[in-house]
Amino acid sequence: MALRHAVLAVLLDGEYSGYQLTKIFDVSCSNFWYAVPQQLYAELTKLERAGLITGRQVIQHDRPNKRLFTVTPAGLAELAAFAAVPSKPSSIREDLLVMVQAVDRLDPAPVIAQLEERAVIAAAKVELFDRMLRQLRGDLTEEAFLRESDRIGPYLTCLRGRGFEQENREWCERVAALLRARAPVPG
Amino acid sequence: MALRHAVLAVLLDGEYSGYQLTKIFDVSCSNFWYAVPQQLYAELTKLERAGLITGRQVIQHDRPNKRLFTVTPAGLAELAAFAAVPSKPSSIREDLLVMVQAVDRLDPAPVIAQLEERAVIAAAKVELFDRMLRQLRGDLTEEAFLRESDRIGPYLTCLRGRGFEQENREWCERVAALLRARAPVPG
DNA sequence: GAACCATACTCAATGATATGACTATTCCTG
DNA sequence: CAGGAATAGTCATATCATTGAGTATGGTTC
Repeated sequence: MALRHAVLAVLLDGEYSGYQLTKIFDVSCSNFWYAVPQQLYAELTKLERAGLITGRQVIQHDRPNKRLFTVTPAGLAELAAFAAVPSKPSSIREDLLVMVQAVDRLDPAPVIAQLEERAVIAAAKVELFDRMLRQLRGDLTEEAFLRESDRIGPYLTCLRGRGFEQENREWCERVAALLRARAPVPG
Repeated sequence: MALRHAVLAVLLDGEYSGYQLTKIFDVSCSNFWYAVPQQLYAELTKLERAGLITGRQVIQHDRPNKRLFTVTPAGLAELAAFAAVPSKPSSIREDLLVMVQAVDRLDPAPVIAQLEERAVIAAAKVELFDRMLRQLRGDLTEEAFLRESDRIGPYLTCLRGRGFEQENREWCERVAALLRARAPVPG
């Protein structure tokens, strides 16, 4: 029941179409939730039927028409209710960690390769988050922005995403180097 | 298809019953996967039918009988195949982050309360992981253990779990303090 | 000796998520 | 003008995960 609230939280920033949402859930929102387009469109339909968002048709001549959605007061109330009930912590759920858990009994080469590749991906995400953070705070310092802005939620979740990826990167690099040192692999 | 591999990876450490697995997935394994008992029992049944593990009945007189499972050569091959195909990175999926994303438009009090509670939980997990790490490496230093031991997989995943929770804790504390400073809440 | 907890495991139902294939339109490139 | 990318969205299905309730045994505690 939480994709619903993730969609509502993102729609607080303004009107978006389903297609735009898929883009947001691919990048900026990916620091706290991910969903494929089909899920998002389905969720938007449900949310509208429940009266938590409203859509309005926008006729476009240069490309297919679209529908833009906004959160209704009922939707905001739903979010408030969601925020009021204690949430359960979620843990990491990562295939790569399963492989590392078993690495002593397997050929380490493919695991090392994946760790190194993942470190690069994580580093790229850190940079992406850094760019997003800079853009969000404009020319204010982080401290000033967090004190004065009236829209810090996205910045804060972005900070968490950055921290996660940074930690991820460091761990991947360390483990890859370590496994490489233990069992030197050609190539 | 990854719970299957998580179970196989844990069973590499020795014979376990379904019940014991539920305990392991509650604590030590929770740094990279989580599952409820029903999932685990169902998965064990499937794995046995697929010939990837074998079970043997153990008659007990002081408590209900149990079945202990071990990974077969086919199971090890399945794990090797799993480790050979590139895995997709998974992102955070956390209700609490959804709330923070929306916090500018909500009453911050319950969100702050949850952040502070979560920081305490994360700190407790860090300590738990520290104890597990100490136990795994015995009286060796971390460096020596990682160089010499022939079973470092669980240690490495535990390190990742620790890093995640530490990062989580720092973020929760920082965000809670920040939100408190912005909108002083009584109580 | 009644209540409760730990061990050991199962069934059923629902909800969430992932995968793949599909329909349209328009713009840009070669 | 053919092909591909970007926009905008839909349908169907299969698997995964979560929730809740149950069964059964034996040990411990009040």
